[in-house]
Amino acid sequence: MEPHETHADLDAPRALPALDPRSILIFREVGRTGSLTGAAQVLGWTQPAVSQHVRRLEAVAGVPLLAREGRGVVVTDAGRALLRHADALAAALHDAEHELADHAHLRAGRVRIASFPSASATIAARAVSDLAERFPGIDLRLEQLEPPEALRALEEGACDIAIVFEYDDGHVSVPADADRTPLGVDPLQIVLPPGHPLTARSEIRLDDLADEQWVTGCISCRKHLLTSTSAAGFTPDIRHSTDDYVVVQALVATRMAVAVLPSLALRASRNPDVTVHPLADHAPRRVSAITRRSARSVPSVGAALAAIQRAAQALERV
Amino acid sequence: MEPHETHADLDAPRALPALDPRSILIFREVGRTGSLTGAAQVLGWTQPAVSQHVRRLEAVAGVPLLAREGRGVVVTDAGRALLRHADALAAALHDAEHELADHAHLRAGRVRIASFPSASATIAARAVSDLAERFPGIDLRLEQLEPPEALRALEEGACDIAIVFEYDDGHVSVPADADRTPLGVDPLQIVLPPGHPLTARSEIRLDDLADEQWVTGCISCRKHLLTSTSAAGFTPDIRHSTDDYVVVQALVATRMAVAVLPSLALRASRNPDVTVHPLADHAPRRVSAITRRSARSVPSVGAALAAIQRAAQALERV
DNA sequence: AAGAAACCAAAGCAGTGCTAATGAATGGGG
DNA sequence: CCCCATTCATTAGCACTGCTTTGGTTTCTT
Repeated sequence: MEPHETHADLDAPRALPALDPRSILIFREVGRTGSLTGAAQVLGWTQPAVSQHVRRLEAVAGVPLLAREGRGVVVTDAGRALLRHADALAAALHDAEHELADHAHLRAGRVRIASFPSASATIAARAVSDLAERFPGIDLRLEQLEPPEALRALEEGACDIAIVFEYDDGHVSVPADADRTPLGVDPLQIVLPPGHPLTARSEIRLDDLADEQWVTGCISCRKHLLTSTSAAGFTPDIRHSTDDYVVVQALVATRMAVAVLPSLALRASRNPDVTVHPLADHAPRRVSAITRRSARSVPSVGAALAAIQRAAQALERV
Repeated sequence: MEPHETHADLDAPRALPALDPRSILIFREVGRTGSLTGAAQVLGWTQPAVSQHVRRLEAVAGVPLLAREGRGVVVTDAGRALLRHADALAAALHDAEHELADHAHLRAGRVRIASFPSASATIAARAVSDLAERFPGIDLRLEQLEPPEALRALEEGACDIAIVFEYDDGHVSVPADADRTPLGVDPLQIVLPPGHPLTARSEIRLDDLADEQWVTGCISCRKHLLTSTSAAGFTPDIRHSTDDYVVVQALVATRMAVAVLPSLALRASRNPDVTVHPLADHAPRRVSAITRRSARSVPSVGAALAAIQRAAQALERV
């Protein structure tokens, strides 16, 4: 039952090579120093230890690698052949060590961040530029996705960190093996056209806007607005809808509507022709970064998460 | 005392790589099969054994190589980087094993034979062609050297097998760590011109030729002739001297001299115009192959030695 | 001739590295 | 929808690898 050579037979018992790679590396030092004793000194071992390694190699290979010449040894033809491959082996090992060290010390790695729009323009943008400056070797990728899509990407392994928001009412379904890192709260603001009567008020409540025409933002913001206004006892007259917070502000600035926008969106871009007022009696949305639990120990992902936290804190302080 | 970087500092303690090559090869199987259990099956081990290897690698590298994803594992970026180097490592190891196997199974190797002229044309020529046919991969090199030079070459490591002769009187100085393989005896023959009065005799003794003119062969043959004739009670009238046995026979054929030649020389080339007669009362020279003791276990050298023995026996039988 | 240097041989022992057994978490199937 | 099969982690235990120690042989040097 000879399996086809074409598809690698995974179930075939594939023993490790008979030649112990460690012994080969030890023999390499013998070749370099020209003696067993020399190799032993270089390796910090005793001479018999090295001798045994070479003996084992020779037993497996079935060829003498060293010719014992009275005092001292000389490498045989077969030994020289082995030494050539030993160099390739040592090089591969050396390269592997360095590449892994690069990952460990943040000189290499990849972090894929998925973030909703207003966080992309604020938290993520800051974090990414911070990281790029500190660790130029890391391959940073930012993708703009609304929370549900970001979490799906996380689940599928298409991204490493998902920056999401959630209102108190609608919970985001976080994957089972994921960790949540709170990044802070994002209060909602009422956005009014310049000269709107309510701009003089010190405090504005939602039901003060029951008779206005509205423009709403993204789907979940719209859903949240409907929930909130329903609780406040009215149904908003939604005339316009867009997930682009620049467009929302433009519509308000031209007196076509009023709107509710998260602070982050206003941080990202603020139309000078609108006025902004805190929305009293209204729970803010919570912003957090979601990672797979196993990804947190990846140095580059950990560093990115820390940078995101720093960026969020810096934004909250202002 | 910081040694220059130009010549590798041999005395610096150069520890083995922290990454165990064996573990890397095991991790390679994890990458191939996609699971620890799969790799364990392939390796004929239990799953915890593989798990421990990966854990040790991760501890040394400081980076997770596998992301534990519920049931099963996924290779991380760093793990993929390691897998690339693991392939190079496995390739080097594979190549090394094959090249050593080639040496062990006589598909590769090198044998340098030094031989005196008449043996080169007979024993060595047969042995070399025999070996070349049986083991085409072996690199065979034949050099023509008189016994002292051949032994010096052996001592200097410039050849692997020295085919030499020696007379009973003059002993060849064999190196201390060398083995002698007797190849047989090479009787001396008297070479006479056609029609020479002694050709009718059934037995010819050396002193029958006391009044002849002589041509002698190589230096040690000449020395041996002088010793022998001195014992026989005369000094030969040496008119010509050459180490070329073809020339010796040509001089005899043209009736310029008589000569004594070893049988091997006559085997190598026989001038039809001379007659050959056994030299009674005269010890033959002994032919043997000398090798360094350590070289005998080298497969290619061993095979060459055996081929030389076979060739010598075949020549003796005729 | 004697000492130094290098390797080999054998014995002893500690630590590596495997197995066995068990537990936990996940995902698929009836 | 629950249960079972699958996969990995963890721990304990143990055999054997692999290094050291000691002593001996050979060879080269002074």
